[in-house]
Amino acid sequence: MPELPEVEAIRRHLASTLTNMSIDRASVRRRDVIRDLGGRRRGRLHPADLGVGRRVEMVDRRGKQLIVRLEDGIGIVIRLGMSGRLELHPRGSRSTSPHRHVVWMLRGAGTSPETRLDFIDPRRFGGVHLAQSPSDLEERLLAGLGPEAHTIAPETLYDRLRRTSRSIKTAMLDQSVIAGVGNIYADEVLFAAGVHPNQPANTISRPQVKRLADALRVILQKAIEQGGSTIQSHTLPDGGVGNFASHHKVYGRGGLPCTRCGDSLDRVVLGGRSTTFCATCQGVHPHG
DNA sequence: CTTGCGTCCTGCTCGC
DNA sequence: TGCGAGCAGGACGCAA
Repeated sequence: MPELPEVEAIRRHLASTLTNMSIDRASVRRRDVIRDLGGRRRGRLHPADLGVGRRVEMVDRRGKQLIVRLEDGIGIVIRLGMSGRLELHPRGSRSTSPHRHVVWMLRGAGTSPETRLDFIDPRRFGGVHLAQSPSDLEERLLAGLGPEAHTIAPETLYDRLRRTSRSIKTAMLDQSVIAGVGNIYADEVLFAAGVHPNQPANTISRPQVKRLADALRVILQKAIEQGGSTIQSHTLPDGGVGNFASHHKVYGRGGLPCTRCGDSLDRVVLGGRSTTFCATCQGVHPHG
């Protein structure tokens, strides 16, 4: 569910709290959210797999994935899927969610109180992946991801879009092309760049690519600063909500007037995903 | 190899 | 008020 800005906002919260804390213990309430690095649901589980006994060195993000880096090159990768979220609570506080699948207890140096990290995911499209070594992490999980969407250079984006004849929207949602864009920001970026979502990626012109790369940088960065877009279940680990949804120009606005020209926004299904755009401002395949 | 479609899940909203 | 249909921020597996 969350896209790059939401995951980045979550990462910042987790990093400020969890860095240098040690994992005292962990428990798994639903085994099927634990995945191997290929994404398959995992059978057996050893406590060390969840980082028990190790210190958190940093919390990273790659695309939509969170990476809790522990001592000895071990990493826990968390994908939130459509409905996943992470919550931080003081030890002992009650949780009301029936979908709390993984729980970690962490403690800082000395006698500091324990903090609890909950992984909650009603639909269970998300999951917790376990990497036993840096090579596991890089070669099998993070490989195959394209460049970060908010910092990609126009020339790099151009080269990558040349490789596929799929629609530009489908290509932007493909994490191996660029990493971090989901359905909200794909529509927002295409609108800002004035590009029709159905235009084949390999026909996107250099001026269009420049506008797309600019829009990716500006929109994603702004959304990060606003704490992401809260549509339904996106919340930050402290319970706060993101404020970027009020800036959406097209997502969720099908049938409403375009903020730029006033014409009614179109809503279609493209690649199985709801797609909203302005046929006037994002005219058909303008190639430039 | 690439591409498009079905599937995995629960919860919420809307119309009857 | 209840009930079913439709929809949801993602990404994998599979068949053509």
